[in-house]
Amino acid sequence: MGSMNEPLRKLRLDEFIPYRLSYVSNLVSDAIAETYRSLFGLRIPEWRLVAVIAEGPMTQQQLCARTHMDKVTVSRAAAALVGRGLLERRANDADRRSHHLQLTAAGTDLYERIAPKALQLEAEIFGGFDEHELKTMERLLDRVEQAASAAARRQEQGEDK
Amino acid sequence: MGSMNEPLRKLRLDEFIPYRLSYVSNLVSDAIAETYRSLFGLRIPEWRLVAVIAEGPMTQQQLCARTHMDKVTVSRAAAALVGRGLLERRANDADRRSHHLQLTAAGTDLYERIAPKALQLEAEIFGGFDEHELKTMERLLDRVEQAASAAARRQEQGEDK
DNA sequence: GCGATAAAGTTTCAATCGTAACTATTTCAC
DNA sequence: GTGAAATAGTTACGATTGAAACTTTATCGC
Repeated sequence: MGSMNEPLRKLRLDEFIPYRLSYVSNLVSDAIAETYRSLFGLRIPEWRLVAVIAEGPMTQQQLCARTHMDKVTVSRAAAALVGRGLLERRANDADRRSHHLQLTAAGTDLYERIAPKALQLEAEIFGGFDEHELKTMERLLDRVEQAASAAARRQEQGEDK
Repeated sequence: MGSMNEPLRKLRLDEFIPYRLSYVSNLVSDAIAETYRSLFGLRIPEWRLVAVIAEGPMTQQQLCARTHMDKVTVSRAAAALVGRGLLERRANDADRRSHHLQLTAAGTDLYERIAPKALQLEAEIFGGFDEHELKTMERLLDRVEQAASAAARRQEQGEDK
């Protein structure tokens, strides 16, 4: 491919998919964050932790892997939840640097009120889609994830050292 | 619809679309931000301004509308670009509170180097998709935007005052 | 075992972002 | 015209976030 006929497509911000994706994603995040905040007093990282720990006790490390959040973010969210009595730390005999985090009774209770609300919110925002469209969306997100991770990895390597 | 058979679907974070959307969108944004930063020394808001102003001179107000960015963000990005000599302010005779912003020669030059790179990056990340999938993606984003904006508006109203 | 290196989590710090307060100008009611 | 309310843009401030440094415990080579 020569450099002759490249600029076939013009660049318009509102047709640039990365921009569209970022903008729409932020709209959704803001709407959801506001709901969690006002109804349950939770921030997004906190709610994510609750959602994942509801599946079973886990160390922060495992939470990092499951939520794709930074360990600092996880640390802060966990501290906040423990402080509010929603989460408790149990000694991890296999490794005393870490603890198993699990929901308290209050935490489980909260989770059971949050989960349906979360699914309802999702339905409100994505509800107009039929099964096929949703599947396409999920597949596309998976593939974009692959491609973007690859791009990021390429950058890390090519960059400095 | 009664409250009987609601929890048909279980909540799993990695199947929760708002989470997936946020995560993937951030991956893409980070990859792109890093490229703009390392190649052109621009942050995302700055590059967005350049992209839009390339279409013609404009006030910050109009930029806010076109980019969906906060006026503070636009103000800062514009100041940075003016400081780097990529943008210049021309008096707006119709309203002396604002200025018309336009690219300098250096700014136009930069734009012409950035635009193809941006499209190339987009192609790298979304390139595996066929025409039909891309169209579906765009349509879905449009509809999600509508739904999320509506949800946000609902919250603003229902909230306090 | 013992010292070096790595890993789990926390704390510190700097960057980024948006709300609120502020300045300057404009618009509108009268 | 004149004062009140609105608007364009900037500045100040608080919240959130991740990178880097740090502490504690584990692991690995010998």
